[in-house]
Amino acid sequence: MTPSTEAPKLTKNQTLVYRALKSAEEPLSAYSILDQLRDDGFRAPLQVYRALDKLIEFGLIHRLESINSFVACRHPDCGTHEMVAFAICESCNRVIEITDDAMASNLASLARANGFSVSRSTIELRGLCDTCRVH
Amino acid sequence: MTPSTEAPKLTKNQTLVYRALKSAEEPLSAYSILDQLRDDGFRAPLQVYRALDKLIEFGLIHRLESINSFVACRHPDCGTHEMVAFAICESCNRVIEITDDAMASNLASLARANGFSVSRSTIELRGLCDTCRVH
DNA sequence: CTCCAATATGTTATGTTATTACGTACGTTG
DNA sequence: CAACGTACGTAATAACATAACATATTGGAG
Repeated sequence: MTPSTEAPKLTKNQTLVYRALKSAEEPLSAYSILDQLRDDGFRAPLQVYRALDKLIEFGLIHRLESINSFVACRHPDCGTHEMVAFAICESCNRVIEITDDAMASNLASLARANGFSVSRSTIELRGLCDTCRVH
Repeated sequence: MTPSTEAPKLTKNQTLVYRALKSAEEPLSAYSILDQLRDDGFRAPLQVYRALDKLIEFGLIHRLESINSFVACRHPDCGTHEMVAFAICESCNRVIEITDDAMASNLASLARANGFSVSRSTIELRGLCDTCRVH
């Protein structure tokens, strides 16, 4: 669960999936990754999902639950933060990663005050990035 | 998008779906609602999804994106808040709705500072409710 | 180096969630 | 009643995800 601090050596499939995500401008679904990797020998969804699981475990990518898609982490130290929020632009689909430790502890406190102990949080914001808002 | 302030009159299907959600202790998936309503004449997913869409529009239920499920709103005035966070217990699956306007504006400001204008937010916390934590 | 165990991979099938497309019924309003 | 909007019924299919099982590869322990 906790991302490893070591730089793990990626396997072939993991490398291919990671590369696809890193070079994408937008989050990709598992099946669109699969389509991209047909020429590299990928045939079945499981090949993608297994690689995705490992990459998440390594902290190299994130899953965006609200859109069933995945992004490469652009925020190399995010493993050191408790909370990551994702701002997903509804126009260009680009994702901004936001971390703020104070916000994280506020949210955890708020939950505590409501009788809940947080172990993991999903925060996904929809709206417009400044670039798209101007246009 | 914005929940209506009027109390809308629900249709037959909407009533059945809403009743199922209100009487459930846990969030329900669309397909488990479908199964529950077979005896009431439901035959196809679309009957459920259409009712769910309307109920969400009316502000009577919420969708939990991280678990592809739906809950009746237990927090009647949540339409007046900008942000609702859901705390989902990983043991009993019950959901606590949390609203906090200060937190909402902090989160919006944080996003603004990161070049993003929020229109809608998904905040779903996983962990344990106090009841389950004690046991 | 060899054997073992752990991990990674390949493949088929299936399960789960959600939407498209098309047609019918029904209530409201002019 | 005619025209319109909304709801409903049904079949098909798309999109997302996992189970189950077999084979291959890798990396120590002895």
